[in-house]
Amino acid sequence: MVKTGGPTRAASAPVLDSMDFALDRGSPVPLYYQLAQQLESAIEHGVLAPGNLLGNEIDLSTRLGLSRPTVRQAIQSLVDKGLLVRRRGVGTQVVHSQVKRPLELSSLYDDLEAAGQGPTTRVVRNERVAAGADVAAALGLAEGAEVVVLERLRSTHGQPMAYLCNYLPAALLELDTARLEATGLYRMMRTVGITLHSARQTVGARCAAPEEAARLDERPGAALLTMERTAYDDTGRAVEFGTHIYRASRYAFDFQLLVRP
Amino acid sequence: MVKTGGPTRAASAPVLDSMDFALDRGSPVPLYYQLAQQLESAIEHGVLAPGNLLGNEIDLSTRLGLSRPTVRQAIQSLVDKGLLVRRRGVGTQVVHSQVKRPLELSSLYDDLEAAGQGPTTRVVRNERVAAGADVAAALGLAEGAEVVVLERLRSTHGQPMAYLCNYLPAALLELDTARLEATGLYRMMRTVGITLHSARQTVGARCAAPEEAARLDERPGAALLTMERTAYDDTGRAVEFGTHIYRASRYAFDFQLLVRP
DNA sequence: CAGTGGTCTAGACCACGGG
DNA sequence: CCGTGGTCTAGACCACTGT
Repeated sequence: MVKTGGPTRAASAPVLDSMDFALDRGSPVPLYYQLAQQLESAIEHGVLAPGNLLGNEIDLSTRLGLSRPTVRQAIQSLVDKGLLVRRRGVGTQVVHSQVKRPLELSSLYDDLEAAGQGPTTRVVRNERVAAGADVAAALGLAEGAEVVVLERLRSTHGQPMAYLCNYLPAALLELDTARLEATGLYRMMRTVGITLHSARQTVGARCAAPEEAARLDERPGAALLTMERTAYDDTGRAVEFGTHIYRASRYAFDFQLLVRP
Repeated sequence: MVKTGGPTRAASAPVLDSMDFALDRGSPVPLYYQLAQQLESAIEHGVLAPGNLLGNEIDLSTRLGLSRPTVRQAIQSLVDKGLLVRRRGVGTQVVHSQVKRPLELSSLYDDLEAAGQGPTTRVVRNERVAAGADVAAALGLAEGAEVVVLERLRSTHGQPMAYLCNYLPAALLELDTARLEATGLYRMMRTVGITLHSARQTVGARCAAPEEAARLDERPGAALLTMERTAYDDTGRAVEFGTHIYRASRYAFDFQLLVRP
């Protein structure tokens, strides 16, 4: 009862018709997620080229043996990532290039990922102190509460690139210096069961004071990129407050953002 | 402020039980969206305080006369905004403060919204030129293609704050100088039917060259915040390439980001 | 153990866009 | 007009969390 007949091969014949997907119902991985991953991979490898239509959801779901909501969930997740665009009366198509690698969002990740990989990190300071007014306010603690202050110099190719100063509630976790240099701060938090939820960032610039310049091997007055961040876990606790400075001659924030309708 | 007896409310008494929602099935506004808006408003006004549980989805749906998926869709949209957190076996609760005003994402919006509101914008240059190599590459055009170059000085309180230089494909839209100063670039695009989809940004810093300093009323060598952006519409066309410089003494990017699991 | 969210199904009608 | 995605329903079972 294949009523659909042969879909007339219009200019934009759904490439998806000839694709096959391997869905494993025994897997603990959700079906919608399996489908989303395979679609994403197909897009990434060029099997689904920019502008290609995906074909309507009904056909897709019957062909895959899934319900329509499940297929929609998979597609929606890729729309949220910016890889697909849906239009009523038209269809779902692969976004016209340029998105590819989302780069994730801004510097939270390059801190998170880069730690312990390419760059070198040297812990300059790692001790418990009483929180000053600004730090206490940022972390939502009482002034004078015990916090860990952490200063790190991050370098690449033997050249200093950034000077990171962070404050954390002392009760949060144990900060072993050796592990910090090898593993990175956010990874250490995650292993202790802290799941990051959101962060508030301010990015600015200023000229290097003599002391800062010396630390970063710059000349005094050189342009520095500054970043102040407070990160919160999923219970709403502030888990980190940081003041970072980057050599503008060697570093810039690079990120992509999606416009939500 | 009316206090509710104890400082901490019992977690097992969902505040939501006593709330009523006005859902209009005749409205063109989707039910899940109506619910989401009213929940968000309740959170914003403190009716739902941080840490409060929302009560389970089944009860909620029967009490509202909605199906569970519809209620889930409403809740999910707020989870995506970072206002709610869901945990299996626990429940859905309001995130512990600090998120409140999402501020949207970074400068795309303050450009977008601020235009035509508080700040003053003076169009310094608005003409058609042949695209240079860099501009052509950024916009995906052939070198020498006709583009509109736009230079604007943005001020607040009578003081210059930023110098914005933008390039747009000439065929895209008509750029009336008077309207530009009153309405803003992105709003003009939207009225012509261009829907922004994504943008790629690079934020850096440098010291002001004499010419730049003069334009911004800064001293030469002062720190400047720089931003380079290419914006794309939902078909993947590059619709704008811009190089902006901000006085670091008067401006910083301030944004919030959510960590996706 | 009981209760929660996470996933999935098989239908339905509506609103919009294009020919 | 037809086909598309957008919304909605009323169930179901599973996986995880806490006691």
